[in-house]
Amino acid sequence: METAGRVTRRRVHTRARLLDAAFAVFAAKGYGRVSIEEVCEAAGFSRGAFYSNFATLDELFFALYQQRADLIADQVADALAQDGPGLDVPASVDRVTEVLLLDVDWLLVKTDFLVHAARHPAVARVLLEHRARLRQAVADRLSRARGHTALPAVLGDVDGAAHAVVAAYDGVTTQLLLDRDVEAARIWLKQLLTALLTDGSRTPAA
Amino acid sequence: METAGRVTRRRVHTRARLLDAAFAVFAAKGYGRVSIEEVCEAAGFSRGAFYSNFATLDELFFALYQQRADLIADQVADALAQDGPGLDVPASVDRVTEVLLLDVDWLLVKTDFLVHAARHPAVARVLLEHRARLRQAVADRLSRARGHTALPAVLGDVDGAAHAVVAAYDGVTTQLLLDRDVEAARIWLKQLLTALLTDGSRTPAA
DNA sequence: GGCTTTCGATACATCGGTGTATCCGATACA
DNA sequence: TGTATCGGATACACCGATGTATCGAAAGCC
Repeated sequence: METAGRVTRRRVHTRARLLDAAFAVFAAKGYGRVSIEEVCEAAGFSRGAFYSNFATLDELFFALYQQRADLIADQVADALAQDGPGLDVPASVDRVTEVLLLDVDWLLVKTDFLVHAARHPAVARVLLEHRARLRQAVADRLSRARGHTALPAVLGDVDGAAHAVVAAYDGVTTQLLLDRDVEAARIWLKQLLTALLTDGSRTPAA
Repeated sequence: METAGRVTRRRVHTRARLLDAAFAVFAAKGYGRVSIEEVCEAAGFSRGAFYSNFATLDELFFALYQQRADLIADQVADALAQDGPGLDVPASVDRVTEVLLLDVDWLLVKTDFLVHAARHPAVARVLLEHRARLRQAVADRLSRARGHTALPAVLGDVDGAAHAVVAAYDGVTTQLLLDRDVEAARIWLKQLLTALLTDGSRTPAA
């Protein structure tokens, strides 16, 4: 049962509000330009509330990332699992693309977190695991599709293809952060993914 | 002639040293966790020197990025121009890959700059232009290779292919920032690029 | 409903960074 | 070499943020 303290309801609430406020503020100003006080103010709390729930801003940031990342991961898993065993990949691509490139604010925070992780090995490990899980989900989906749709190609095995999918996503994200054109990013990501996952010989529409 | 003040030599020196120090400090701690004072200390100067050369830390960061980015851009252009008109793309890929994934510190600073630009439209525009220039160089190189090597494929025109190349680079960079494995990244980038630029039907070695 | 525990607010001491104003030494030019 | 100008150092006043210690009030438990 852990150290199941006595009170909970209030605490849970304020923690949640702090996380939400942090998301907004981080998205707007960028982690690293945000003070504890700003987060508290945005959440409508005093700094006392913060220190009661978190030891440091890093800790809050980490919690925030985990919360949101898990949420997205679930959505992606849903999108991948949605159609039956081994139906068309393009449909999956579409659905996943919708989920992944939905919220620019999240991309901003996520990139902040990447930059943060890049300088903190312990954090990096966690992020790498998240990514590995996602990649695995993609790989599973791809292997289910084998034989039904055109196989990948030059990337080696299914795992390599999954790696490529993630890389494409990251690449498109980078551009999106700069031009803020979500629709263009979606189209472009779909195009990239089909290019990667489809045999070059059977070039589609265009 | 501009407002060609009177003194220059000393000034140029200190400016350069400030930029170098800033690079080191930014790479180590991340822009946003760095104070003006830290940069000055690392450069062996007082804050007076800083304010004499730059108005704000943003300004220095911008100058730093431009300096290094231009340098890299030149190197890439060289690598692309190196072999005669329209020889093998794989060789170019190799050379460019070596140049682009050389220095993790630079990738760290560059990503910091990306994150910074993502929240400052004016800066974003400049970064987008840099990227457009690079992309154009790639496109030129690709169009020179047309007919000699296997054409791209499903990506549309040469310009689309260039876009894909940049996206692949960005994607690989993201992973590299987390695992710090430069060699793996190089290999992986080459693989991705050949997958993108080579007709799927003529799968190479593997 | 009283009692206890916990949560969050308030107040305080402190620190580090900022920006500016001023001064002195260095440097270019005659 | 003298001198006017420039570049960087020093000193100062000023926040803004941090973390802690203390207090009052809300929430759970009986």
